[in-house]
Amino acid sequence: MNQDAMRSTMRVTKALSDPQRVRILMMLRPGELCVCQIVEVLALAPSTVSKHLSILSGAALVDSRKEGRWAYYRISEGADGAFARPVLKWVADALRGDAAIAQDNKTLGRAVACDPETLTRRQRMRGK
Amino acid sequence: MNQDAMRSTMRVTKALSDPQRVRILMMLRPGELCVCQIVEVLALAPSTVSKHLSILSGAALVDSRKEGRWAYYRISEGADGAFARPVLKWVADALRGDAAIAQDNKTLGRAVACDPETLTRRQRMRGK
DNA sequence: GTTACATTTCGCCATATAACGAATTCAGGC
DNA sequence: GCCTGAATTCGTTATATGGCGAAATGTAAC
Repeated sequence: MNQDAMRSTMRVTKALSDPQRVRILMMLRPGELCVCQIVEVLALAPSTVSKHLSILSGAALVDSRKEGRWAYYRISEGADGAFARPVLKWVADALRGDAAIAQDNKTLGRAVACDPETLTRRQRMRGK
Repeated sequence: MNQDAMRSTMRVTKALSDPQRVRILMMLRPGELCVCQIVEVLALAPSTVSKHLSILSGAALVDSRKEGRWAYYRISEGADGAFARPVLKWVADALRGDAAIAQDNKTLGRAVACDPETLTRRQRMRGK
């Protein structure tokens, strides 16, 4: 008998039960993103975005790597992501053509047009 | 642009983000159940179970019919249930072999062995 | 109509969760 | 070593959610 099937399943469904986290996952579908780019699109405090990412990570929905001061997140690949992949695909299908997601993609397009260096500089300018 | 794709998607993921509601869905897979039978397995107050069922219903995950004093719930079929069916299948697969779900099935077996009439009588006895 | 009773709705309480800002961590440039 | 700065962790606050019991609803039996 599998003792923690329920636990790992609920970690995934709880992770998917927040719209901001779903927006993050949809943003990551084309490829990895720097935290500052996600912050730019969601327009939330970095600490809040970081928390969301740690929840997604705890559900094995995303994976991350550090490069200097920057942290990059991506959809979990291979065996790690295998468990949740079907439900992630379902979410993506369900949100195809969604207006809010389309808007996020546009905002994201502008955010990735420059490197993290200049993006974070602009964010600092605005904040102060 | 689909205006409420996000809304209906989130209704489903939020509905699936509670373990009691997931247990209910797993119980309903073989066929419809009376509310009192679900109450018996979950061991929660009827009002609580009713609330969970209304959330599942709002997400179009379940459908219901009334027969006399009794209400029967079942997994949504046909077009109603089509939207969420893939994710429901994912949950069922993920929980295959789960110990808690297996226990629920055993309890459910005893609960459906008698008709709702005698089951609710027993519940009244215990409660008072 | 009146009673009995399965279910639902309502009001309330305890806990969980999402948000923020402040403090901390850690890598790179001086 | 000492800043600078991206990200995370921590502490706090507001709201959302799950639970219960009491009251309301609606149906069957009398």
